[in-house]
Amino acid sequence: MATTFLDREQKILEHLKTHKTASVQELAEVFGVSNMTIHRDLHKLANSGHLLKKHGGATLPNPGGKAQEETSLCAMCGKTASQRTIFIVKFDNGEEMRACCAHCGLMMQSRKKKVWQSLTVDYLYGHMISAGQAFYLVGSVLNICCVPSILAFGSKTDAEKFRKGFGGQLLDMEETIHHMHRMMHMHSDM
Amino acid sequence: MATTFLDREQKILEHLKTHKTASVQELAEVFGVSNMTIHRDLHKLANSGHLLKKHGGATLPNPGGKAQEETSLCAMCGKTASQRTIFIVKFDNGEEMRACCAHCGLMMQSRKKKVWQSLTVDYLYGHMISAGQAFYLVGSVLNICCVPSILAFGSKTDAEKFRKGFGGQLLDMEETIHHMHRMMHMHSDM
DNA sequence: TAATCTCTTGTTAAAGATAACAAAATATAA
DNA sequence: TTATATTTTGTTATCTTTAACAAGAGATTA
Repeated sequence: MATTFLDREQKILEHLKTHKTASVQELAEVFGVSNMTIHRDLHKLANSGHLLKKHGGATLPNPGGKAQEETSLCAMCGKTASQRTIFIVKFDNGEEMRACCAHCGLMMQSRKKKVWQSLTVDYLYGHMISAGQAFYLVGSVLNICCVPSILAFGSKTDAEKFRKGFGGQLLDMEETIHHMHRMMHMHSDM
Repeated sequence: MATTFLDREQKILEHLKTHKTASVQELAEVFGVSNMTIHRDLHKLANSGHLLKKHGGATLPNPGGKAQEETSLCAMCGKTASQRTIFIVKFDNGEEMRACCAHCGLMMQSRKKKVWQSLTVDYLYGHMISAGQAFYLVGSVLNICCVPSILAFGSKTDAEKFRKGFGGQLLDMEETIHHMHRMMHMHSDM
């Protein structure tokens, strides 16, 4: 019963698309699980913005255009995650966490085990890039978010050019994580 | 007892501004009313968007301020102006025009006479900077919007660092406008 | 003035939500 | 394989929310 959760999660959303609303009781009966399990599902789905939890059940978000809160908070340090540097980690079980920048994002990722995919933003172009294939400029003099500064680039060539001016080391993801762990052992703060 | 309600409503919001969060129980004790009355108050206030109802209490909505993405179109070339490179020109008569980047923005500005102020975005930090005091990197290899590429920086030092990697000429606003006019006379396209 | 109406508030009972703990299922390591 | 973690689910007790009804305070009207 390893993947029941993802299935049920998907099916709850599908159920909502057709029924527009669903009660906890109803969903529990449909899926043959306890109310508590449905509660937990809805809590996760509501947290990731896929639905709105109401008393007794859930609905789809933004039917009429309520002010969508697009700003997310860093799960590591708590400050608002800028769209310029956001780092998104998606886990095997469908959960998702967001960090303010690669600094917090890579820390977050290195603690958890079952990462499915992680994304971040190319600092030059603003595109989303796969975090595993990105190049990280660590310790440059451009401190835009957390310190030590870690900037992400999709192209190694561009990153090299950036480095010429702002210094720092150009590392891939694994090296960056190792580098951060070394730093943590030298000092004892985050 | 006609206006008791409005008073309490106001005071609940004030209470939230200082305390950031408040439980139903707590508010009921503070105002000397039943929990049910507080529930009804919060329901109204939540409905009108003044606060967010949580299980057991309430919080203020959008503490950080919603990052509303106001998409505007470039008055010069017509494409959508990214928040990363937007160039805003404000005229004496209170009118305002927006351009996709410094390339279009400076062109726009040099045609019009009665410019009061113009703003653009520091490419590195995303801050708004006064366009007249900014430094422009013209003709670098980083083509992010229009060509020739013109990137804006608030700090000359940072701009120099950027130039080390990506090339181009570093000019102030007037020089940049002159440079563009020379280019226009050599070729005949925009 | 009394009679009535409307609005706010309180009480109660039932349903829902949450936290804490225990059990079952699964994954990981030895 | 067995043994040990980790994850998922269920159970229980407690707190919260809601709806329905009743009581009280002003306001309105005859």
